[in-house]
Amino acid sequence: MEDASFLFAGIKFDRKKFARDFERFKGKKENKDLGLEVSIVGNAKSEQEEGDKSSKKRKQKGVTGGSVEGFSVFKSSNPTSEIEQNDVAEDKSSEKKEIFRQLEWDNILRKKYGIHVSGSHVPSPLQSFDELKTRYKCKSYLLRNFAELGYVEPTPIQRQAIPVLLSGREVFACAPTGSGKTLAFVCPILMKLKHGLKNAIRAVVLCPTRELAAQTTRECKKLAEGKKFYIKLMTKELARSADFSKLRCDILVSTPLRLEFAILKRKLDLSRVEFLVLDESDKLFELGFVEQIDFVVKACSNPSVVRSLFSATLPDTVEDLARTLMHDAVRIIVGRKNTASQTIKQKLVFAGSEEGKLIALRQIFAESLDPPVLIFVQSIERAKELYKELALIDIRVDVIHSHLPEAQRENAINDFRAGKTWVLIATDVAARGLDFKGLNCVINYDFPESASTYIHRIGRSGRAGREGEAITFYTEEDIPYLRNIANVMTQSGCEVPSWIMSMPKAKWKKHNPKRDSITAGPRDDE
DNA sequence: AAAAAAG
Repeated sequence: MEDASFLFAGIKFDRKKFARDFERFKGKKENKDLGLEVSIVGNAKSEQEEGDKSSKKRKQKGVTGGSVEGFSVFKSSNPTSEIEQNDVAEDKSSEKKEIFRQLEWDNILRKKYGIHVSGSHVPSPLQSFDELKTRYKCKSYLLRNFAELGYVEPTPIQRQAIPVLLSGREVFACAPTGSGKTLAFVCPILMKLKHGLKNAIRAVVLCPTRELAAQTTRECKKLAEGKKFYIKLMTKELARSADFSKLRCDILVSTPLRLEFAILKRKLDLSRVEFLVLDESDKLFELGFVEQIDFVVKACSNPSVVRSLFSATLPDTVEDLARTLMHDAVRIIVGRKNTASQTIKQKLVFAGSEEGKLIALRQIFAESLDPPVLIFVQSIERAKELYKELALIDIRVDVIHSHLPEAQRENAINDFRAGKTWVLIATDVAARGLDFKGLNCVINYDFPESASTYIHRIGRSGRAGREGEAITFYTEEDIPYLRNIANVMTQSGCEVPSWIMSMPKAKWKKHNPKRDSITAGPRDDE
């Protein structure tokens, strides 16, 4: 058990903030302290129970060996990681009391930040970054880097995920777009890897697109500034021609296929990997990716590897899958599952037809162009088409999709970030993870295929607590699918016309219609 | 039934 002084210091320190939380504990009229005590005890208990239940469930599944196709490896079990906290049951009643108080305090913090956890013995959330030093002996360079990069207070996902990963537990986490998930998994990696100690790759981060992998690498390097960590992005050249037996690399960031290629053809050895992160994990579990992921997971054969899944959307299917695969994992949900960032103003615009979309777009540009603006379309063809169309106007516009050469993709992103491009047209290649500072507006020119696509697309704006705006065009054929998006909107506090909400619930289906050409006039048929 | 990921 760590110093109890932190515990009490914390409680004293936050008395004022308490008052706000206190209001949330409804129906407590009497003596404040007493009321607080009672309600929290109840809370702590229920959370414990939930943890026990889910661990039982896990065990049962493990026994029956619920096989999931394509996931042979995940089933190989980890040795149980030692529990750092809450489990030092020495028979002194005063220590028991302290532990109990700690549990209460943990739950107060979680409630305050909208953190929901399940799993047994979940480590306490952080109160501040400084606590990394007092509680986990974090080196000062890291805290210095945090400060220099402007990270003052940990975000909810960082508060909970960092201690859990530091304690060696596996994690699957769901937290809103732009809420600092990258730092949440990079920080514990940097803290746990003793730099230069071993000549082997000891952390692998997988991302669904190259641009995201590049961004994550950059972020990682910034956070490691001043320490001799070898952080590498799996580039085309590296995958093709590196001598991996000699390459110095502590942390490797890659897209799945390139990594698979390097393992197969270049004898890349991942047997000493200690941390494996699947960023945008629900995307990585999609058909086509999942086989590659399975291959990489197998290659990380160290039995004590700590796997973690991060995303802003966590469909039940993926969650079920994850539950069967991960061992003694802690599930962390920030806010409500599968919701959009609260800071984005979301609007729906009826555009009627393809022609109507173009008119609506021109109107937005003429009336209130507030660059930079990111525009999503459904397909590569349509991206090209819309690019041609907008290139005619006097606006700095560019386009990105996967059929462009890598360098051109990179440039498109860089120019957009640098403000050289005002309007970027994109396929869903740019829908996930990318952090465009100061992006004001996302326009869904084509209706998103699913609620999760919608959440990720609009999540390119409104990051790190800033405001954002999202406009979604829809046509007649999109109407049956409107409700999926409208639900997301209402859940994040945006107003939706009541006729949409009273529409019948559409059955879950991906919406990917054949659309008329962007420049098509009104339809002749019908 | 599109996009992404090796070339």
